[in-house]
Parts: sequence; structure tokens; C-alpha cells
Amino acid sequence: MPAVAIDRATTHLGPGWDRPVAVLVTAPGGAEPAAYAVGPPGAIVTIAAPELRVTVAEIEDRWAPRWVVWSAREDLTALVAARVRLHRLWDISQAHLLLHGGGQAHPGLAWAAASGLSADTVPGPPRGDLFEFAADRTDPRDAEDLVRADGHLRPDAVHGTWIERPSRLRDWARAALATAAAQGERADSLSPRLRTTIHAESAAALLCLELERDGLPLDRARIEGLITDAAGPRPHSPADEIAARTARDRDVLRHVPGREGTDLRNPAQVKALLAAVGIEVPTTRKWVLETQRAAHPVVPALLAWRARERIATTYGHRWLAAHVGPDDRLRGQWNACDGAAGRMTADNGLHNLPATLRSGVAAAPGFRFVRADLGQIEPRVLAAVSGDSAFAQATRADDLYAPVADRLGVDRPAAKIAVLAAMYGQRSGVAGEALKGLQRAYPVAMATLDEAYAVGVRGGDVRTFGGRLIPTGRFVRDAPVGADTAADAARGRFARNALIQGAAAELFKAWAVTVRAWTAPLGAEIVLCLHDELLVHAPESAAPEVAALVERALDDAARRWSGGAPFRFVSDTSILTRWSQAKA
DNA sequence: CGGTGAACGTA
DNA sequence: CGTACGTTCACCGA
Repeated sequence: MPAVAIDRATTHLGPGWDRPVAVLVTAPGGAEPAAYAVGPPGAIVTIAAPELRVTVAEIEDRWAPRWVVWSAREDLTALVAARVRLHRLWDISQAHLLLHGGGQAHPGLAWAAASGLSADTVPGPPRGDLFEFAADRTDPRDAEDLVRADGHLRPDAVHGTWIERPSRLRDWARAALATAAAQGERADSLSPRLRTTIHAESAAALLCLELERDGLPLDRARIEGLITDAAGPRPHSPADEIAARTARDRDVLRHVPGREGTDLRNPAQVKALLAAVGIEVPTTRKWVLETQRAAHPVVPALLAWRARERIATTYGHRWLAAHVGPDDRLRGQWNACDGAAGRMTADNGLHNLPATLRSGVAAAPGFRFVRADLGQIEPRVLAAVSGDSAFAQATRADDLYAPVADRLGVDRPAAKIAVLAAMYGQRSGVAGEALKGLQRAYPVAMATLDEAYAVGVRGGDVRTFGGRLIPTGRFVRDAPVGADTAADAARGRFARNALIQGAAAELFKAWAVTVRAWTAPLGAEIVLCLHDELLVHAPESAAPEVAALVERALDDAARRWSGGAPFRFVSDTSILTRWSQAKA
């Protein structure tokens, strides 16, 4: 290990930190991680920047610390590219999102929240104009101080180029430690599970960087064939493109002689076209048209056209060229936590690839996919969230709806509809009697849902099982609380759903990061996370072992996530070469 | 040119 | 369609 300097300026992190802590910081805008500190609370060790890439790995091996970073994306992208693997993380941005809600975080906001300052007073990015220069000059402390007189971090440090030498970088590291320490205390005061959730969400942020680096393996020839079936061959000129488009349109317009001029991409014109053949519809949405299939041959033609058009425009040849690399991997940006309930999101079709294209998602030669999806995740999560012991009992079954049906005295389909209706407020599909049965059989679970709904209606705050804040009033916009019953109800449904969806997202991420940690030594990598489904790319010889680890990781993650409570989660796990193979 | 809503893909 | 997300398109107003 290179020479290290121990900085005796102590930083007290508090009692919740049970292992060595390292801080890894990058100057905002800097390409490489540039400094870090490590040690048990009380000692900070700094190492020269040139050795950093090596030393981070060495520190990881020797101390296995929890790495504190302002954000994985800013601070770890270069290390991920260099294939340095870190195991335990405290991502200040992710922690901030959990503690305070919302979908955006940066050091200025996290620092302010940790310091008890209002988000409204956080300075924006520096504009670099004369007015700002004048404003800075009025601050008596601004020469070398990272923290302004008003308590906020200086914006030219957060967003600019102020951090250009080691002493300033060291202040940046200290600020990170102080922020993390305050977040830890705050977490402990709010929920016994929040620290665990922060650890998992932080690791998920790192997993996102690896997903971006590794991409989703495709069989390019297969995908190209599927696209060609739907959209026509790859165009070589704008004229080709127009010709393919006209050919697709013709399959619909030939059913309506005299109206060939209709623009199928204009819903108003499509509505007029349908009216002309005697079909009156409120909208031209798919599920409306689905009921009119038999009314006229143009309707099924239109529905088929929509499916082909979707592939042609969104998942067509242009998409393939833009987002699939020469290594035949589909790449997009991953976000560890959306603004609403905290699910992962992804760009470039990774989360909404049409099922018809899934046979083109294929393991590389010598590799297999281990695919696993969580069964009945949302009702199982409801049992955990509500603490309803009778409902928890139902999670012991492989099929949760079977014991529920028994208890309600209805058949399985009715039981399923009732449970879903209770969770989502579904009104179509009527389940009145079964719903009353649920109230009697599982009053605690039902009361939890009702309570979340009520909090949403009045625009209050909900915290998920893992401790994530969902500020419902901040979310559903244009809806003054109490002014409009429709908006109130929308917020109620939102809050009720976020409670379940958010907890499911937390469990899923806890599972995913456990799988990441356990299977990496076997040469496996997670290549897709789809809300309740994992796709792991593993060497063929290791696939059975990876599959077993995926199952065990679920038990482990569920136990840690629920604090050891007896809720059962199940996964359907299989080994395949194409994503399409196991879909029931 | 940017914002909005319709439409539709995924869970 | 119960809730979320991302993408593309046409349209609107500047």
C-alpha cells in the first residue's frame, strides 16, 4: 500500500456505524476519483491521487469498509469502468431521497437537509455573472470556506470548479462524512429499518452503474429479423423509410376506400375514419378498439398496425443502431430510485421492450441466463407492511391466493380479484362480497390500506416499510388538497399504491444487490432488473450454482428486510438461453 | 423551439 | 382500465 497520511482531525460518525468507514470523493466535474479518507471514526487517511485506482481495491480487500460517497454516479463511474468492485456503500444522494422524498438529490440539498436548513434556501448553480460575483463578495467567509455564512455549501463547490486542490478536496470529504453522519442519526430516529434500506439502496445505485457498463446481451440477427417482420427491412435512405411507412399504412387504408388520405397517427382523424364506417367510440385507445374488433375489418387491421408501428418507431432499426453496441449489448441509463415509490427505472427500452422481441434477448455463447421473478410480490409485501398475522400466515403457501380463497369461502379467481381490488382500488371487475370477506378475515391489512388512502387524500406523508418518505402532497400536482374530490381520490390511490409498490421495490433491490454480491465471484453479472424480475448472465458451467444462490439470496434479503419476521417470498427461477423461454 | 396530451410498451 | 415509468407522435403557442 502506498504511504498514507493519517489526518487526526476527528470525525464522529455516531454509534450506528459498525465497520470501518471510507470516504471517496471526486471534485464535481472531475473525471477520476481524486482523494479519499479511510479509517474507524476518528482517523482520516488520505492517499495521493495517482495511486488511487489501485489503492481503492487494496483498501476494499484490507478493510472491507463502508464507502461514503456523495453519489455513486459522480464518484464511482470511473472505478466501475476499471472493474474495481466495492461491496458496501453509503450513497448520500440515495440516503437523502429515502429520508426526505423526491426524485432529485445533489450534495447541496443533502447537506442542507442534514444541517436542518430548508431546501428552498439552497443556492442554485453558479451563473458566473457580475451580480453573483458581487453577492459572493458580501460573504465574509467565502475565501477558503466550503461552508457559507448562511450554512449552505458554496455553489461553486457543488456545481463548479472551486475544488481544484487537495486541501479543498479534503474539506469536500469532511463535508461528506458529516452529512452521512447526520443522515445516519436521522435514520435511526425514524425507523429501525432505515439504515438497512439505505445500505441496500446505495448498493443498488452502484448496481445501476454496472448495468450501464455491461448492457443486456442480444442476438442481433434475431432482433433484426423480428424488427424487419414488423417494420420492414432496414431503410438505407429517407425514401426507403417513407416507402416502408406507406406500406404499413396501406394494410389499414385498403379497408376504407375513399378515405386513403387519413393520417393514422392523428387520433382525431382515426376517430373520424371509424365514424365513417359506423363505429362511434369515445377514444381510439386500444382497449376500446378491442371491443369493436368484429365491427369492421379495419379495426383489427388498425390494431395490428399500432403494434407494428410501435416497433417501427420505438424499437426499430434506428433504436438498434443507436443503443446496441458492437458487442451486441443493449445499453441505457439506469436510475436506482424513481420519484414516486422508489422503483428502478431504465432508458432506451430496457424496461418496456415488447414481449414479441424477447426471444432476441439471448445469452452469449458459453453463457446462460438465470431468470428469476418474485411470485405474488405485492400481496406478500402487504402482509409484511401491515403486520397482519392472519395474512402473514397466507404467505406461507406457494400460492397465496389459495388460503385466502379458503378463508373467504370463494374460489381462487374471486379471491385474487378481491385482494387486487383492495390494494389498487380497482372498480371494474366488481368484487363486493369478497371485499367484505377480506375486511373480516384480514382487518389489519385492510386498515393499513385504508389509512394510507386517507393520508393521501389529505396530502400527508407516508413512509414505506423500509422507511422511504413519500410526500403525497408534493407529488400529485395541480391538485390543491381538499378542493377537488377527484384529485383527493387520486392522491389516496397514489399513497395506497406507493406503500405497496415502494415496499416491493425495496425488497427487490435488497434481493438484487445480494444476488450481485454472491454471484459475482462465479463470473455472473446482473443484466436486467424489471421490478420483480432478475436476469443474471452467468457462465454455463456456473448457472446451476448461480440459480441456487439466487434462491438463497431471496431468503436472506427477505429476512434482513423484514427484520426476521416470518413472511415468505417465493421466486420462480430457471436457466435459459433466451429470455422468452420461461415466460408462462 | 419547448411544453402537453394521446397512445402504448413494461411491471 | 389500479399505480408507476419511458418513448414517440401530433399539436399548440410562442
